[in-house]
Amino acid sequence: MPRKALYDLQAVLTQAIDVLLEHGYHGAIMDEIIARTDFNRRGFYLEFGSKQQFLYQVLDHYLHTQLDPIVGLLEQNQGLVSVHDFFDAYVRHVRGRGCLLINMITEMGFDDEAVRDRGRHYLDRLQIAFIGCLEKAQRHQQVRADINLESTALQLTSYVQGFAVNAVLAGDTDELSLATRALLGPLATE
Amino acid sequence: MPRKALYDLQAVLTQAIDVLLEHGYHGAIMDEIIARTDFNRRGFYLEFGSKQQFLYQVLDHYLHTQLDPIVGLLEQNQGLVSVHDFFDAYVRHVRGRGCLLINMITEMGFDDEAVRDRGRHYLDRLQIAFIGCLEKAQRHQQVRADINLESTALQLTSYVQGFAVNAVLAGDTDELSLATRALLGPLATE
DNA sequence: TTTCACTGAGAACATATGTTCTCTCCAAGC
DNA sequence: GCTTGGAGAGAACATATGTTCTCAGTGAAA
Repeated sequence: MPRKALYDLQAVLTQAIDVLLEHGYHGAIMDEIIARTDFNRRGFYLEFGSKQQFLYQVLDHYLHTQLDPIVGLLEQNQGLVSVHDFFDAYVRHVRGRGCLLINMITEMGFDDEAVRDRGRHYLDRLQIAFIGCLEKAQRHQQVRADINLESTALQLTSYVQGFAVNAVLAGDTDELSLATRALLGPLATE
Repeated sequence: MPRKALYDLQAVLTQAIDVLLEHGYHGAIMDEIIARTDFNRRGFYLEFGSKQQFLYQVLDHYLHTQLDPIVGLLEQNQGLVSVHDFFDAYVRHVRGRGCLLINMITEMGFDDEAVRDRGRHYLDRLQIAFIGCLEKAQRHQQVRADINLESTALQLTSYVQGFAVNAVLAGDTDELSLATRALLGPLATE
């Protein structure tokens, strides 16, 4: 029997996230991807077939292991508390590195439908989760009754993307945490 | 005497914006840049020296001709009216194509200090302009007295970046206009 | 211990791509 | 009209980069 592969696919995908975050898709060259993952060229093409397919798998791995748990906080659907929890976790996550999904959307959204689809799906999910939390918060008089739920949710969704961009430029994210409070404050009941 | 150059530098830079918006920096190859601008290879390297220097000039041209006029609306400093004017113009601007500066920041912000600097400068300018408008609005009782100006301004700044990302995914931007109203509504005095 | 299917490392390859060079042609001055 | 310095188009070049191939080495099974 042959020896079995030494690399751990999950670990490789996780390591690749950093390379793609730093240099983008086209800027991340195979040599660096190979060098910075517990991987080798042969295994790479046996496993993924191409750099593009590799991207999709990294992206899905990223969504599943890193974004899902954070969005999951929002889907706890505990009203304003969930919204706060979500933003806290998200700010911590994008701190100093941004969001891989957002980066891929802005870099290749025009050319790559698969990336665009994942982006739309993610934004839809955020939007729906925000609406759920805001509904519950409104029922419990945590937020003003006169706000439009859908618009406010879309606003929060935009805000999340803005964080991802700012995080690339801002070393620390303390000010982003402050901004979160400013965002949610005016929504609250007096 | 030789004949003089036929190309119009300003026009070339403007045409290049679209190419870079569509494919990003690394994704935009010289062949397409040459083909889609009133330009030729020789003139290109005589004028810019390299693709990277070219990017900086396109970026500055973009900032000067497209973003400046929009941020200028905010710097009119007419309180909430200016904020509304700004968002209207910005939403129209990013509609279906996004923002070149934001795209460059997310694609190469980690590697390119010059891009990062331009991004920071732009965000600072937005932040200051928002603060100015909010101050004035507060003095005129257009917005609640209990909001923190800096945090709210930072929140609006983040929101702007979020627009740029959403615009890549969302074909139409009507819903973004709606969200803006929802954003500014809760800030207003009762 | 021997076998051998498969791994890992990197050489090799083909193509893509940023950059430079060549050559023809034009238009302003004589 | 002739000259000529620079423009325009694209061939040519060198390198970068995604992909494939080769081959020695390894570890489980017999």
